Amino acid sequence: MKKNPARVASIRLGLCCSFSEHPIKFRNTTVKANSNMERKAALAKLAKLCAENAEALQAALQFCLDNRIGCFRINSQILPLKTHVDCGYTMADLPEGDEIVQRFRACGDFAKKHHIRMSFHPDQFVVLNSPREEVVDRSVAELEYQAEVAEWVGADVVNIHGGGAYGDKEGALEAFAKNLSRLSDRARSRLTLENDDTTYAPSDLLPLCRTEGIPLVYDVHHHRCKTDELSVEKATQEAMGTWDREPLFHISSPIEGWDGAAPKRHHDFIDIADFPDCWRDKDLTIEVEAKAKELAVLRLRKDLGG
DNA sequence: AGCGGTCAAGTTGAT
DNA sequence: ATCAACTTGACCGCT
Repeated sequence: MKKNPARVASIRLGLCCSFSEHPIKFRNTTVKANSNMERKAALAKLAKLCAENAEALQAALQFCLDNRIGCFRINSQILPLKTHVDCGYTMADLPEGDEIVQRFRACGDFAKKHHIRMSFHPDQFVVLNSPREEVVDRSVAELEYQAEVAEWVGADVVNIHGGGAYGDKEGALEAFAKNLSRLSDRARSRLTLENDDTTYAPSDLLPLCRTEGIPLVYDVHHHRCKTDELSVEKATQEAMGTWDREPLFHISSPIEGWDGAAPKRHHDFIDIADFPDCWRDKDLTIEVEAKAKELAVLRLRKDLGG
């Protein structure tokens, strides 16, 4: 079998959202600035930002290809303010919106050709189990937006956390399961769940993942912050069992070491000692959550022997 | 043209 | 009761 050049052994490393030194930048704007403009001018500006972000994504994928990085996480503001209640828009609202979509589809073609995986990670405001209806509404809208772009570019993962506990974890997870029915197939089929560092450990999520057929994105750093009865090895095995495709996990290292003041916070680089030995011989995508971004990915690959 | 304060959204836990 | 943490750095409005 021909070996995929974007891999070291069986591990595919992933870069998250942005660059430390390499001069690729994604654009964004603010509600305040957008609200101060006439709607037409606001949409023209947003279209420009979206188009530039499509170009930046193409450049990011080229960087990944050139540097044998097998996965890229797309930031949530790739289409700035897309779901905002006042500033939001559809692609049809944007001047030359169709061409912007075509640029993203071209990114997808490139990624497919070169076997580069892509993912999304909607941020903390997406809470599918909130008792507040309007929060769930906005969360669904955000998931649908990111899933739409995911479809254009061929990304197979839109990853979120369990959400709040609200003093009743089991009830909160039931609410999560119930609200899954509000998602389109496009969003539902890409949805994954990740253990977090305060509320939901892997063992909290695994039953839901199995029942609902949601892959578990196992974050070993979060697991070390929010432990359960599972070992890293066991959690790895159980998480792998929830995937019907190549599993995707997260790695990071604590900013000042595990005995430091803030072990939850991320270091610039990955300490190879934090990389589980049991991951080394498996077919996995590992997203590298480290502040030094592409430098951290490249150093980790070197440290792994690539 | 350069500077500094500001930035959509939710929840938790530290102070 | 407030605030940092969640990728922080880019952006904008003011001078």
